Order: sequence, then C-alpha cells, then structure tokens
Amino acid sequence: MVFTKGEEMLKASPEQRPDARARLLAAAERMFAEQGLASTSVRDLAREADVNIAAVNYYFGNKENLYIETLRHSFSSAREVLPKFESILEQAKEKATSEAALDGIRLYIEEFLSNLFAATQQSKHVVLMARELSSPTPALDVIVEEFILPKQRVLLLLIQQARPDIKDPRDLQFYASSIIAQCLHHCMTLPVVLRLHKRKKVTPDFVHQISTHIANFSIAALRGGTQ
Amino acid sequence: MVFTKGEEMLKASPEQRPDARARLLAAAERMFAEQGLASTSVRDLAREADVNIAAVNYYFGNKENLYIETLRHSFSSAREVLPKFESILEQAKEKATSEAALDGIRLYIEEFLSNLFAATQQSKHVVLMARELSSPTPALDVIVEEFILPKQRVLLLLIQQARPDIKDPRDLQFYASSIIAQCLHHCMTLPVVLRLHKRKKVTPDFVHQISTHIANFSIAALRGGTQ
DNA sequence: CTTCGTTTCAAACGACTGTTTTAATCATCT
DNA sequence: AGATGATTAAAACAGTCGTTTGAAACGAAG
Repeated sequence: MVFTKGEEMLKASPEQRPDARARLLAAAERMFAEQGLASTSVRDLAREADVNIAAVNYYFGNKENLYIETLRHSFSSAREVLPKFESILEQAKEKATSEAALDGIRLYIEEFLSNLFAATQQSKHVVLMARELSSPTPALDVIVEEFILPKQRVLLLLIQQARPDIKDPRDLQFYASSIIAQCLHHCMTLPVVLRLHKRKKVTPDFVHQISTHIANFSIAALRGGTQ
Repeated sequence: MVFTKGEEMLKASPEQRPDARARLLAAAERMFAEQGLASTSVRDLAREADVNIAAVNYYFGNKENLYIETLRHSFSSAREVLPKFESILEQAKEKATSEAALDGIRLYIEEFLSNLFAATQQSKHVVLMARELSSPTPALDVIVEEFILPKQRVLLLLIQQARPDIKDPRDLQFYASSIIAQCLHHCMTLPVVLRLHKRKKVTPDFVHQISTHIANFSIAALRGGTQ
C-alpha cells in the first residue's frame, strides 16, 4: 500500500500527461466542487480522470481521504497568490497615509474578487470552501489557518492604516468582515446574484462592476465613520 | 396515489401527535439541514419520523419531491415575518425623508439578523438555503421567488428613498446586495466568524454588536456616496 | 532473460440506495 | 353487519455504492 508519495521518485517521462494520482486529484477538485462529496461516486471520479476504479483506494486509501487531500491541494495552490496581497500592503505602508491605505483596499478588493471568479473556472477552492462552511469537516481548520488568516491579516493592517482612530481590534475585525462578506457573497451565492441582476452568466465586465461597487461602498463607509 | 392532501379532510383526532406527513416534513427539515439531500437516506428519514419507509413515496411521490416540499414548508414558515419588514417600509414611507429611510434600513438589518440567528435554532431555513446556494437544485427557484425576492423588494425601496439620486436599478441592486451580503455572511460562515472573533458561541450581545456594525457601516456608505 | 516492486485492470464483494409491491390495518359510512 | 377508501406494514425490487481481490502489465535492476 502506497498512499503517500513523496518526491523521492522522479518521473522518467516529464513530457507525458500527469500521472494517475495527479489526474485523480484534478478530477476530484472539479467534481467535488460541482457535486459535493456525497454526490460524487468513485466511479464517476475514475471515469473522469481516465483511471481505474481501484486507483482511488490505491493512491488515497479511501474516498474521504481523497476528499481531504483534494482540499489541501486546492487551497495550497490558491495560496500562491498571497505575495500579491503582501505587495499591496507594502506599497501602502511606504506612503503611510490614510489615502494610500484606501487605495490599497481598493486594489485588495479587485485582486480578491478576480481571484474568486478566476477560481470558479480553474481552481475551485471557493466552491469547496462554501461547501465546507455549510457542512464543516475537520478540513475546515486547515482552510482557516493556511488560507483565510494570512489574507485577513493584510486587510486588517490596511484598515488600521486607513483608520488609525480605530483602537479596538474587534472593530477592525468587523470592518474586515464587512468587506470580505461582500466579496464572498457575490461568488458564493452567484446563482442567486445572477438572477437578481437578470444575467445569464458572469462576464469580466460584470466582475469589474462588482469590484468597483464594493470598493466604492466600503471606502465610503470607512470615510464616513470618521466624521 | 395521494401526493397532495388539501384541507378537505378534517382530522378526527386534533389532540394527537402530528400525522405521518407532518412528522416526515419535520424530520426532513432537521435531517436535510444537518446532512444535506444526498447524505440523508429515506430509511433514516422514516426511522427519525417514526414512519414506514413507504410513507415517503405515498405522501410525496419520491425523495426529491419531499426535499422540495420540505424547503417550501421551511421557507413558508420563515415567510411569516414578512409583514414586519413591510411595516418598516410603511413607516419610512410616511415620513418620506431620506433620514427616515436610513432609520428603516437600520431596523431592516436588525430584524434580518435576529431572524437569521433565531432561525439557526428553530427553523432551519438558513442552513437549507446555504446548502442550496453551494449546490443548487431546482428547489432554488422556489427560494428565490417566495423568500428572497419579497424581502429584497422592501430593501430596494428603502434604499431608493434614502438615495433618490440613484436612478439606475442596477446600482440599487448592488447596494442591496452589499447589505444582504454582510448579514448573510455572519450567519452562513458562522464557524469561521466566531473563530476570527475568538468566540466560542453566539450570544445575543454578539448579534447586537454585529447588527449595529453592519447598520453603521452601510448607512455610512449610503451617506458617503452622495457627496 | 529473470526477478522484483510498482502500477493497472476487470471482476466481484456485501452493503446500502430509492422505489414498488402486496397485503394488512384502520376509520368511516350505509 | 359489511363495504369502502385511506393509511400503514413488511418484504422484495433492481440498481449503485465504496471497497477488495487476484491477476495481468509495466519498467528497472540483477
């Protein structure tokens, strides 16, 4: 039984298609995001990944373990965008003004949203997270620690710079939640949002409209709180 | 086959426990909210409702229809609070000022949130909706038409009164989405929100803090947009 | 070549799924 | 009383589920 494959064995065929394990992970990410854990059968997974049924148990032990591994994989690849947010923070820190921080927040929102909607087409980590939120498994801890907290930290610092008068960290947290909420909402409840906006599908233009609105709304709220 | 039971037959035993159909609906609401449609078997449902397995097909035709009927039932009982929102709207309409509308929006948010958090303990419609949003079924139409749209209408009118300068209905929709997003977020992603706020569980005080913040944030945003 | 460990394959396992069937039970009415 | 219709009950239906099996195919090392 070989469930865990380290990097000790180099592939002799670097030009070929991904091996069975990788294809299985990719198919699992797609199908678990679309149908959820319970509604996705290992037979569907195997067919979609062009892999024998037994490969699931061979590489991952069982179906549930494949699910956890899929989540880990999806969120670790989603974490690659973190430097971009860090650089937004650095840029704001240099100018060290409240206005620069507000600009940073606008960039943050744009980046966040474009990631979210890009994710719905390639890396499905948002959909997987939405599922986790409505029925949490132990995998939720991993998501919070490795994905949410690092991004949240950047936003908190930006808000702090934009509104140095806010001393209570709980208030900072609330402001951050309000911004994140608006971004996630348009992605997680997308089918309903589209219906309310009488649209059939997501266009880049629509995403831009969303991020512009959320940024305007939130920055107005941040500005308004002072006076 | 008798799937639809009207009120043409009066129960001869009004003092007894709810009949099989009602018990099945109640159990279904509980179990579908906890485990979702796919992970809940009709045998589990029947056992939980203390009903024979065949009762599911006898009263509802099939499992999926029971699910839709459960959603309809859960959301129709949640719709009983609608008059409260209508009265908020009426009150704002009387004064007919932008300030009165903003007060109405604050009331709307407070009412909305207290409903959401009360619902997580008694009627499970929020959990059911969260599930529907992350994996939509045909039942989503019912939710949108009978639950979301009526409430949304009130909020749109309040925003319109608060900001008569906004002409584009799409902009109104964005403002409404921003407010709804913040409310839903704190309920749907509750396990994460609690963690970020370093809290163990929801207290009435915490709910009040949330609604106060969302109202302040949103009203500031609405005010800020004018100037 | 043979040997070895790894990977793939088709087939089968028992358990569980939603649904149907057939008979039994019940309350109500003539 | 019997007859009628609605409801409940137990058993069986065909199909799918996750998982296991044992053998075939594979590449690398001796």
